[in-house]
Amino acid sequence: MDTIQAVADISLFSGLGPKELAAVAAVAEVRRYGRGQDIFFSGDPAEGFFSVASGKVRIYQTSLAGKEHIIHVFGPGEVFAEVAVFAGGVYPANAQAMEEGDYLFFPRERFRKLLADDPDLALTMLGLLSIRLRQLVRKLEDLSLREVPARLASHLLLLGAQSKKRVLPLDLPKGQLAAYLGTIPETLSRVLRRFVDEGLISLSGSSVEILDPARLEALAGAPAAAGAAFGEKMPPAAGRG
Amino acid sequence: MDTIQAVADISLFSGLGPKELAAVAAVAEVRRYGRGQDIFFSGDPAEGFFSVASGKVRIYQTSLAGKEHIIHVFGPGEVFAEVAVFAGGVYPANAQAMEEGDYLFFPRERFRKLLADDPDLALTMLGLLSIRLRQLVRKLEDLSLREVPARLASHLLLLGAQSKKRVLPLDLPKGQLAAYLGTIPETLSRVLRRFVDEGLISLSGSSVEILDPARLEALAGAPAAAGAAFGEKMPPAAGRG
DNA sequence: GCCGCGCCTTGACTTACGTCAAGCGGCGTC
DNA sequence: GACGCCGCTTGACGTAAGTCAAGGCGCGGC
Repeated sequence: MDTIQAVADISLFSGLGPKELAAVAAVAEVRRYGRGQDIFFSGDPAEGFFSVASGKVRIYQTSLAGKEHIIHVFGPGEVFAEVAVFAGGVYPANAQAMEEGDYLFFPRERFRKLLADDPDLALTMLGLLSIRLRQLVRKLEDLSLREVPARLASHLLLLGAQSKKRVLPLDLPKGQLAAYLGTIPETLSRVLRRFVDEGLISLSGSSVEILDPARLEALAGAPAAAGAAFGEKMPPAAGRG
Repeated sequence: MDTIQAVADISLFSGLGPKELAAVAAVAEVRRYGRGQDIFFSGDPAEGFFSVASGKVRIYQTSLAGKEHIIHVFGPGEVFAEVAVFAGGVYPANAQAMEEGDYLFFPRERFRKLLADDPDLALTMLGLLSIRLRQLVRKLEDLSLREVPARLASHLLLLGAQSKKRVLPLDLPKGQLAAYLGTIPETLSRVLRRFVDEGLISLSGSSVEILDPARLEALAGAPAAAGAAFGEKMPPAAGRG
């Protein structure tokens, strides 16, 4: 596990020179988490943020009744919980490793010192937080104003837009996808079934094929969702210049 | 309308010296909006951000069917749409003046230049965006995992916590409050009625009195919501040091 | 002081979606 | 290759909350 390389692979830090990368790597701690292992819980003191070197992590909330809602899924090269650096307090959600892998932890105070010395980095972080805000606003709109079929349609179209292939592997197991879309497995299953019956998609295991993009878009009722569950990257230009 | 004074009254800029304040004021444009007047629409190019000098603004989204969801309400001293500065693109929601008043507009490019010269200001903005993110995460949790009575209970408790008085004037007309809680006036009305019938609150016009905080808290099912519809301020320390 | 208009309330009804409970099926284990 | 497990599907049902449609009430205008 080469920490410097791991830090260099983080898109947030893609604008940094070798010296700055080394400084960032110097404050990072490598942590290994197994599949299903908890990284932090809602209510834990927010002592720093993380990045994914390898593996996959989900950020989620639970109701008292035990229902889960996945806010975000992050993969290699992405950072999460970066709000901890600036807001302190406690984490407002849980983080759990979905796959075994290496994760980096950046303690907030030490990272803050780096920021103070690198105004460019601060601007890049502003860009990152801005993107996150946009995504959340979008998710809010989805949850409060659109129904499950519309959300699912958007999500499928987004998967389609991200891939060249006709057959799209779902980025998450269906149960998790349900939680990401703000619903439950039973409902997702039924809606997917309906889409198949109506000839919008075909479904085989955990892969979908979009058969009728036009009708799917009509159903989505919106230009197509921003921010996949997994894999969206920082545009290198954001927050710079 | 003294622009410098208006800028000095913005809590985001409370850490600035006279010289910096003057520089910020120099890029600001004063705009007057009447009650109900639109400031921008979702989809408009995000060319800058705003502050409220006097008046009140709501940030909201609409469904195709015309249903509205209020994300935020801002009053004097607060800024909104600041994401525009760092993310560009288009506004993801609508802004509308709820009261006649003076609003300042800060064009993104000009403001960015100021930021480049003032690393402290960049850190303060990081703090502000972080607070916004926390609020949105909270709202997401509310919408996806909690029911209307729980959300309302949280909101009432929050109002109570913010005021010394026993009788709390609602911060928004009931119809708007419904949209803020992610529901509709009919449902809000019924739930309020139920609270009154069960002796949790008493209601007179647009003022509530909390009669049974303990049961209300149990109903809220959570430690009590962060971020009122209106009036939360930047902690001066956030993002500094 | 009366009228008219918005805002709010109330009631009857509909519906999307969650709950509960079986059963199926693919997959890894031994 | 059979077993057991977990994730998914399916059906029957319950319910929170939205829709539709009348009123009522407070408030400002004249």
